Amino acid sequence: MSDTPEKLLAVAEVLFSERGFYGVSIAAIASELGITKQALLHHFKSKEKLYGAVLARISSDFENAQQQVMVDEPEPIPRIKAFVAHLADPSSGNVRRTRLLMRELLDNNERAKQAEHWYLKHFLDQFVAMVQVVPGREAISATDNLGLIYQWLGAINYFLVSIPTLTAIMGEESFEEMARGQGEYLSRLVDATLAQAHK
Amino acid sequence: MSDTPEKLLAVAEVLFSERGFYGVSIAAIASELGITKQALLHHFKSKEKLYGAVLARISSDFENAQQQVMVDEPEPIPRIKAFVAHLADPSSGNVRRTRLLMRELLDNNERAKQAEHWYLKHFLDQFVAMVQVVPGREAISATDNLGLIYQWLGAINYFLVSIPTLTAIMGEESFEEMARGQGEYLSRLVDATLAQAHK
DNA sequence: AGGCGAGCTTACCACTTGGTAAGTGCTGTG
DNA sequence: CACAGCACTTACCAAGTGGTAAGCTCGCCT
Repeated sequence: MSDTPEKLLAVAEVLFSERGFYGVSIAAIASELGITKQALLHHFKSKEKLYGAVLARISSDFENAQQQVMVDEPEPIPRIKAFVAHLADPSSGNVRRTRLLMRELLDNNERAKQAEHWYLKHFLDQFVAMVQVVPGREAISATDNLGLIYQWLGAINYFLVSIPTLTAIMGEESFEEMARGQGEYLSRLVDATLAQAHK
Repeated sequence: MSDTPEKLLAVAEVLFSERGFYGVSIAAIASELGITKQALLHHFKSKEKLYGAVLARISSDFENAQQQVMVDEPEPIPRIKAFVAHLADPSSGNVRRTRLLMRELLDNNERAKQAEHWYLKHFLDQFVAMVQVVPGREAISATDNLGLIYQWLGAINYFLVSIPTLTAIMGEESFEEMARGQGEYLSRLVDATLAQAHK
């Protein structure tokens, strides 16, 4: 036996993403892993802590991707577009994590009410900084830039979590057509919203 | 006692919206209403049916609002803007329902897998029709127009469900500033994305 | 050799879950 | 008056929940 902690977190991530925190029991996760519930509780002392570890892994991956794009793309606008494209990539892993984070967004004012410093704050701050170096936007307030970013994140994330539903109601082929257009649309969305500020 | 079914559904809507389907027990709903769990089960034969009734109420309200705007605003673009503004209205009721629907979006490929005809299909079809009568968009495929609508819905809904989190991390005043900008942003977003098609 | 902690297991716990069964009182209506 | 049906109650259930306690086995270090 003796799975690596990585393996445990990966499986937990899948299940939490599909059914949510309350929808998954630690027994279900353990069974999926082929271990007993108590073996799992041995590694992560409680369900909350396990869930927290999953969140931490995701947020650190996000920040790594962010640092990567800072290095790879020195130009502000292409950098933003590359990062947006990365976030919008409908690979299964990305979809899964987006689902999980959106669930967290819905639950957290309930469960983590006492709000330990928020795990995605740094991600957002970095994102705002990326926008603020665009020529013509230096003078715009962080708040306004955050508003812009929320439009992008909304468009991206909402689409990603809607994929199963859209496939179901539109059919496979029709959905593929729509998905192909989405990348192009997003690029134009970034252009259009950034351009507004110049005026 | 003898609460009206309306009252029961209203309370259930609040709780389902805050904690999700799996996060709320029928006992919790009943207790909130001051009745026993079995009294609640007497009216709605199961938890699933109660939840279904809540969804049905919401979707019918949505369609009513849609019909209303069709009558009130004969011009295509102002009509779309009015409807978008209606959807984005951050009144508590609207926020609550958006939360619930977003939870449903995340859960439904799990729970309602056999997919009885989807309860928001009609809403989306109507919305596509609203866009398709815009001058210059008649020739655009329904699929492409749906892609556009998803960008709007994403921007709107993601912002609405993020309100508690944003308030927590930014503080009340800063958030208010951001929220004020959001209406204007959305109007511009509609303009910008619609305009792209003209080219 | 002895001890120690990591990684597990079995047993058990109190509590909550959605749901059934059976009955009680009230309010019509024939 | 009888009786049907509605709204509701008490009593109960099997299954599942997160979590504790205690023990067992193994490799490692002194």
